[in-house]
Amino acid sequence: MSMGNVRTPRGAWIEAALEALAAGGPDGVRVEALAAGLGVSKGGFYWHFSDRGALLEETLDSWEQAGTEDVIARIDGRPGDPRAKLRELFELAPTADFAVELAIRDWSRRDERVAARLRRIDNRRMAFLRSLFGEISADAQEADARAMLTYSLLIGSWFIAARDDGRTRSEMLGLAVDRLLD
Amino acid sequence: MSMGNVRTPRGAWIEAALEALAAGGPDGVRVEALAAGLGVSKGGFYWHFSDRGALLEETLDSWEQAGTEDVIARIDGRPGDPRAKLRELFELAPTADFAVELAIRDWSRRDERVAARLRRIDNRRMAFLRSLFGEISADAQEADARAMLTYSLLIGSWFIAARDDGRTRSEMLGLAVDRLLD
Amino acid sequence: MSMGNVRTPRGAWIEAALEALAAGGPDGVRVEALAAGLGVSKGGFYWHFSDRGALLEETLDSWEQAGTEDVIARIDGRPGDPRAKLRELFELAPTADFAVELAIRDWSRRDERVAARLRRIDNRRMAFLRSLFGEISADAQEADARAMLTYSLLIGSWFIAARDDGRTRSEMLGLAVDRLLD
Amino acid sequence: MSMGNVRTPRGAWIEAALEALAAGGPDGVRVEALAAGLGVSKGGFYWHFSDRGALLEETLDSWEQAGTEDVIARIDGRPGDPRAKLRELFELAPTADFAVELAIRDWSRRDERVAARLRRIDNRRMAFLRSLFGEISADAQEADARAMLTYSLLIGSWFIAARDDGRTRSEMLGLAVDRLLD
DNA sequence: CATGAATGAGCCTTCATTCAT
DNA sequence: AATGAATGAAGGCTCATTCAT
Repeated sequence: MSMGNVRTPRGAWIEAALEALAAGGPDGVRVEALAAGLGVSKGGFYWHFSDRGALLEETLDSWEQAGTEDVIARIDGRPGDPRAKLRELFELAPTADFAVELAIRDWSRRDERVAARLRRIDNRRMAFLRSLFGEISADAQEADARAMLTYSLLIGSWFIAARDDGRTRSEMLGLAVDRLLD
Repeated sequence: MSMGNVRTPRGAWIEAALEALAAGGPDGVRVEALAAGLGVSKGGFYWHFSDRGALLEETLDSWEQAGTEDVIARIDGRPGDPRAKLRELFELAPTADFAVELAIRDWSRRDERVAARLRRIDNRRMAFLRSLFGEISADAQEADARAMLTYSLLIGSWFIAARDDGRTRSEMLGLAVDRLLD
Repeated sequence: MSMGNVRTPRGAWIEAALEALAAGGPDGVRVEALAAGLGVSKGGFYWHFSDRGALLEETLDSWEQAGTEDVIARIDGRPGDPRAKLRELFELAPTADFAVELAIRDWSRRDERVAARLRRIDNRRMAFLRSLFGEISADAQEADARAMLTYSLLIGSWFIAARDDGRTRSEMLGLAVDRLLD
Repeated sequence: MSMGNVRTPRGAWIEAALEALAAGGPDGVRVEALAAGLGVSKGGFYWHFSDRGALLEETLDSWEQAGTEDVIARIDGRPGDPRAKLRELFELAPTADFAVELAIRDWSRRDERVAARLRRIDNRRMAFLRSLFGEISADAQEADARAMLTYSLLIGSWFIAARDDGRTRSEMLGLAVDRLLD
């Protein structure tokens, strides 16, 4: 008996859309190109989705679902004290998912509906970070601040291109962690 | 004495392109739309620029020129100790320029030539930050690390959308500065 | 049994292109105009051809295929001695194909790729003429010369506009044949 | 004192138009390109000509004037019997003028006004040829026929591309002359 | 005389979308 | 469930033409 994990055609379109989104932003998600990539005619797209907007919407749904829990699930699942968990956070390798996130973050500046999704995700991730820092610091305001710094740093470090001095991003971040966790 | 600016000058196209870039990314820079915005016919565009690519290129040139020195000039010009200057850095209000920067930063993930420009800019800004921290900290490696943290934070904070908890971005950053400048 | 031709087929575009080529040269082959002529929207063109250049290329292919054998097939198929065949050659009525040929011949002066095609065709036709004259004249050099004269005359006579003296082109050519076939 | 043979600006435009016509046909005569070639702004064109059509018209005038007498003047001026003159005719080297003629000949298929000019020229040239052959042959009809053959051959030989058999065009034509002049 | 600038029509090409099969 | 074919709205670019200076 076949299990249900065969990629549904619908799912295949969404996966392809995520890749296209990472590579070219929302404008890069072109029905024609995705169809070519899937070896399918573009007309067939409309059997699965009412229009391009619907695909984008579902792609965001899919990403939000997966992306909301990623930081949390990857870190919180395993045992360890809050400091160890935070350290792990900064050692997470860049994943394909991250390119999607950057694309969506840029997109959100132009599209309020996307911005709203991002706020939801940011809030959940921040809540997680706050809870970790809350275990370290008794002062709530202090925990809040550290959480935001940590998050900004995580996001921002991906946008910085100046790495030609030989020092790697993770080395830099290592020092940041020391500072943040005093 | 020259009047200048009699007709729609080159510069007006570039300004419009910068706005369009901020609002819609490189794909948002459409000759037709810019012309409409300037109250000019699109055909006239080609008097000033050989093609759309040339406009984009010059727009980047213009931004690079202005953007390279902006952080530095705004801060370094006035008197003050390095700590004061760094504090000011974090208090800079969000400007239209910043939206351009975010758009270009996203664009750079897809276009190596843009990425190269951004590296140039990042390197110059980082050098400035390093010099400020060098005045504070004797340890060069320590100064390097702080510079990168500061820069990541500056960039990253703009990408974080989670501000619906009532606490403002600048309050958060204030705490970061305290920490960075201890 | 296949019906074919349900929608506007590839071949229809090529036929239309041949007509446009005959009437207006390569510059006269405009996607928009062809579409209008076919009662079709111009966008549909790009389903069949990657671009205008591809249509032109295929149009030339199609013409080369048909045109290479036309003189030969029309003449050589039927029985008769070489003199009779050569006489027929000069009596061929002006066809639409001829207008295409003239247009392509002019085009070839500007486009080396077209010139190369024309050389292929000219060579094949010349070989046919040489073989006919070879049956008449034992001297190979003499046969060569007559073949070239004949071909130049066939082509050249189409370019001469001076026929307002009442004498028709074919009457003139009749005398030429007598001379060439002595 | 300066003589009047300084090229007038008007004349310069016409010369440039002739070159463009030879190289690209009537569509190749673009005001913009000519202006660039002359190192002049295209706006200035309209001081000399009411529009592009006027330039084309004057260019044809200029060519007709010069071209009408070319064959005749080059040949008839020098002494010699008709046979010698006819032989010379076939030895005329290809000139730049010839490219113009071919372009105009092609153009005439699309434009009746151009065709009318060409007929005028063809008739005058034919009259000259007829007069030469009239000196050779007493039979007027025979002279007519030979004149037309000669002219067709002269024109046609320029359109034939098949010269890769090592035998040159002029060698071929030499044989033709022998035949025509028996 | 001529230039700098602009207009507008025309053409090519892309792409989301539709639809009959 | 999908394809082949077509539509139509953009959008980029070229070029003849115009016009103020």
